[in-house]
Amino acid sequence: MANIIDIAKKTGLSPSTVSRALSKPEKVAAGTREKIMQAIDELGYETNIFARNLRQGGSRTIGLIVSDILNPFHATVVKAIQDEIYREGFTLIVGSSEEDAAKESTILAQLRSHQLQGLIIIPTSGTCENLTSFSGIPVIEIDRFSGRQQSDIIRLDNEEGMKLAAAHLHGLGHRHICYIGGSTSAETFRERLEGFQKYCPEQTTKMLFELPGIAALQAQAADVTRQVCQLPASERPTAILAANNDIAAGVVQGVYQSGLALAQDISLIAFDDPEWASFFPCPVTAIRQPVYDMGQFAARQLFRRIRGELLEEATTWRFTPQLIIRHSTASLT
Amino acid sequence: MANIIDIAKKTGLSPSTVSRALSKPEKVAAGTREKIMQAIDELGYETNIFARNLRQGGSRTIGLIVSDILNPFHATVVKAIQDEIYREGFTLIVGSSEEDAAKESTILAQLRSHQLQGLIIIPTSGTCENLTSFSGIPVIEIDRFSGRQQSDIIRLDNEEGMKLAAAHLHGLGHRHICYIGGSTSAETFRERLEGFQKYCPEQTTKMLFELPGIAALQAQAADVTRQVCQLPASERPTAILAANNDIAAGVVQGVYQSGLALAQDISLIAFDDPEWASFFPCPVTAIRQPVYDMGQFAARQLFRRIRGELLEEATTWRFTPQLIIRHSTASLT
DNA sequence: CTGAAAGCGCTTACAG
DNA sequence: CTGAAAGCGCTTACAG
Repeated sequence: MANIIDIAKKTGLSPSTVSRALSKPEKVAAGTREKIMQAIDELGYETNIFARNLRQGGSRTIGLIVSDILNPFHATVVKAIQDEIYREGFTLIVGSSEEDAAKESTILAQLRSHQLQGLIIIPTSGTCENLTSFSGIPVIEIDRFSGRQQSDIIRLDNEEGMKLAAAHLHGLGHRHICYIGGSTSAETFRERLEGFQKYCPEQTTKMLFELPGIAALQAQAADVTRQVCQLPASERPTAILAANNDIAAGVVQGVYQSGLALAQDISLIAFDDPEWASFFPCPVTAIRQPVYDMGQFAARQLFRRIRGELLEEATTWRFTPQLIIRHSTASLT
Repeated sequence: MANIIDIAKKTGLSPSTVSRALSKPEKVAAGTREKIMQAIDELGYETNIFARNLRQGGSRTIGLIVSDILNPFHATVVKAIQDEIYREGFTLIVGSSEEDAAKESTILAQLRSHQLQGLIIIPTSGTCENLTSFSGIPVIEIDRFSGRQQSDIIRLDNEEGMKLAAAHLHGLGHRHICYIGGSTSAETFRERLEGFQKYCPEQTTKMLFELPGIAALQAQAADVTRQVCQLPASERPTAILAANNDIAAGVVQGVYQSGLALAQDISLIAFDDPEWASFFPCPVTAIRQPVYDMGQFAARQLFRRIRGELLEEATTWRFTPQLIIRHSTASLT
């Protein structure tokens, strides 16, 4: 590929001038600029980013690590951040840790050699030490947090979500509610469970399931749901609160396998708003996270940090969820 | 961050030796090597990849452009390719074109400055000219093709998929089948429609819908399905063949909105096997693509090309789909 | 087995 | 407005 010296030769100018024509066009005579641009077109020149980055000492590169790219939440975050980063002319390098701290660590090591100017991560459990070597650059953590002190953290207001859900169910007359969540070793599930405990009105009978782990929850949720559905109607909860989209999928599966019908026999609210919730035969009432906004905010916040516009200490930013009422929550009155 | 000269100073060795200890350890005395490794640990040194790439003239970087990262097909491709590429110690830069040729072109321009050694792309329509400047490096196209001559192409055997679907429906006694697909300006939809035409047995009454466009198909499919469902039972097709996952979602929605039941009133086969197909109240019979395998093969094929192991001309590779029989296809006999 | 030197392609003070 | 020169951090023949 043509380089800046080829362009210089072709135009009879110096490499300095060619470089300037590209980076500070106003400092170059109009005629000169045109001649250069034409040569660039003809020879198909494109700046060698390695040389530029080496010389300038800045990589204009951001790292992004999600823990499961197949999860729509994560894919949406990738998309949002990508949109912002291309706008800024930065390069984004994406990795997926598959909820595996060792894999995360490997990816992080590779990223380090790219002289990242910033990092955005949905950390997997116990990631803090993986991040210690990133002390020099701003780090933003989404949805979960590693325990690293200097990170900005962007999360849902999980308690608020549970407040919305509990109030909705209570308003419909539900007084016997089943909560199914993942392991509270994950902060997100801990907060959701706490929110449920806190906002579920006192006169309500609660049934709680904490599934082990944070992955492969769907099958487990289906099992648990089948148990719940087998209870005689008088002892059975009238509503289920599924603490994330995988669990919601399992609940739906379990309910139908038990021969019951959503809404009619048992109500359901899903935390997260998976795609299928809207076109399900019985569309599912959901607590929706503003995922795209969260990703976008993460990227913008990161750029503010990189530019040094923000001198405050790292903080946690909470985003507000929204209750989407559909047909899976029936009134008992 | 520490560089190779810092390590050299600290150990009293030359930069050459430090570099060699890293890249060709066997050429350096064991003791020297240890001393160097220790210094690297202490100072937290990490190779500057820009300097290395600049010097070596190769970027060890692959570009990947999908057209919609939120589509599970695309997300799976990203994951598969990522897995392969990390294994090879390469860097992957991912972009999403959002089915927009202009955006694709912008991303491609950015990628060019990274001196890519290879490119994998799910091209959006009419992309060929966007790719002309990538004449020097191997390009692999997945699922669709741009028209570029020198690309390897990896696709599903769509006709075979339709053959499986048609045979399954025919075997169950269906003789009145509705096909709903996207615009045949997209090769994939063209092939699926052709496959349907070709393998649908002669005694069958066919009803064909070609929706405009290749995006936002769900709502359109729901509309069309409602029309179909409103037909009197005697004139109504007994089965619907949905040509991709978005269309399948719309069909499901349309069927339920019409008050009909899947299987019982009307059968459904979905091309692609979306996550929800398996836990739907009436789990959906599907034609599944080996998506992960296709992505993995793309990456491996690309590496073969990069290494020059493959001298044959670029070809099209067809992957075989699989029929997953669930409950949405009922027997009429 | 180790070191001195050149060079990858670019940018950037500095001089004119 | 333009050019000559130095240097970013690394690797790699070449010499010893």
